[in-house]
Amino acid sequence: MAEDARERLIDAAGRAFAERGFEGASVRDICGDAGINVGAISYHFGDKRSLYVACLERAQCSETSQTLHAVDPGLSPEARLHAFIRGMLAAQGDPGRPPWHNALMLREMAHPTAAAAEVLDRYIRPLADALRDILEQIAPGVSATPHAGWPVGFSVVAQVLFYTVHRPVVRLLMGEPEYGALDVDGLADHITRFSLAALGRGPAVVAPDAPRPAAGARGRVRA
Amino acid sequence: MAEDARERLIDAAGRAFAERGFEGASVRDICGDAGINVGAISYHFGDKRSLYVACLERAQCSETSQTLHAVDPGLSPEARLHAFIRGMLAAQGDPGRPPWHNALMLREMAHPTAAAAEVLDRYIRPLADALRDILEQIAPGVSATPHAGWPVGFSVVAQVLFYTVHRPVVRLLMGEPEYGALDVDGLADHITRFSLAALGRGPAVVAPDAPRPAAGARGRVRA
DNA sequence: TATTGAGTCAAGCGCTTGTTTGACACCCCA
DNA sequence: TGGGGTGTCAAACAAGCGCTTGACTCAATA
Repeated sequence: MAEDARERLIDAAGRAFAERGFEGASVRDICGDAGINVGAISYHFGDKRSLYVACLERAQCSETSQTLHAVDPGLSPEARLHAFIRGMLAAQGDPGRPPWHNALMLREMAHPTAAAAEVLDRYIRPLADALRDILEQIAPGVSATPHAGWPVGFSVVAQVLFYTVHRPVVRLLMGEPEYGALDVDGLADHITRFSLAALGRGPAVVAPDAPRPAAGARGRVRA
Repeated sequence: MAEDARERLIDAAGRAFAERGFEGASVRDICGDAGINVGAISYHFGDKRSLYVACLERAQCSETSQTLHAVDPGLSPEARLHAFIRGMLAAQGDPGRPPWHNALMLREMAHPTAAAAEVLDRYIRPLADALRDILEQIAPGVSATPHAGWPVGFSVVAQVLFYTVHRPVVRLLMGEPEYGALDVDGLADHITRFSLAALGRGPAVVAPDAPRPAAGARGRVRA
């Protein structure tokens, strides 16, 4: 029952922190949700912030491996990109893992606390390195594009993170029936196709049609 | 002095809400920052939440027009896409407007309160319509792609929003000297180029090189 | 059997929260 | 000159906050 209480505390706190933030979640709510007395937080973790750090560690522990293990080194670079994207998209919807893991990491990254730097090195950096590696294999020379190729990688992960961070907007914009038709596989396909086409290593997301009258600014877009 | 106090209250509250969220910002902090007694919130707005809504209205009022006015209808579709992207990117850095406007809207969209639906209709929807219009002109048929073409538009705005939502991660990942070299124009160029290439209406972000040995999964990426 | 330590609990600590109150200063108009 | 409305203020309110306390149960140990 001892370890069990600790686990239930982390789980309830993780859900609360991910949903309402550190300030918004009260220890009474958390303990009430876990069915445990408030004194347990002091006993097991010391204080509320230490409980928060414990949640963060729990989340990042299961998170990075989740995505990276989806990327089979034996696949082609294009297939590994697809697996990477699909892995990140699926991470939050995985029924085998609490959905707050992803949400808590995202919240920490968007509004960093003192624990952010360590989270980044242990959780984000390996993912970034893996993606940069994949992209360089798909399109050699991407690291030589401006800013060491970072913006290219950001353009890929941005598309993935958009659906987790701005999910409420997506739902409201698309409307319920259309939103409900979204699925992880379809989104992963779209993002992979969009990114490969941008890299010049795949077909465009829209079939080319009859050329329009030249507008003057093709390729050099600045107005 | 009356209107002045109200204005200072909205400005101080907007900054606080954008930075620390609704729960994280206390009325004492806000009033202290504004140099005004705490009773003023009750007097001018009724309660804290009404003050929050007032901040939201102030933000969205100046926000949508900011981006949309950057899009000159006389430009070519490609140039309008570039202007749209640059406008969104520049919105937060505009020295003529408080930087909390953008941050507050983003926070509301990522973690919606009761006011979210109205904000979306008045602020987000017009932007989404404008972008869909531009994309359809650049690549006719984009609305006919899966899910009414929404994912294509999302892939574009996702790249823009990434730099505002995950700015701390960008800084930590890239490192200080490289991060400091980022600028609005360079990012706008990159995102526009990336998106146009994905649409099949511009050159790839990486120059094509000698074809590699076929890996088997070109164009059909699912592993 | 007596003792120890882990774990849980209700109760309450001091403090901060959002909000209300009543007095005070000011300005406009009769 | 004398109200009445407007705006500001310090002070206090009840409620909720994070955290501590001391008594309690219970299994393991000697």
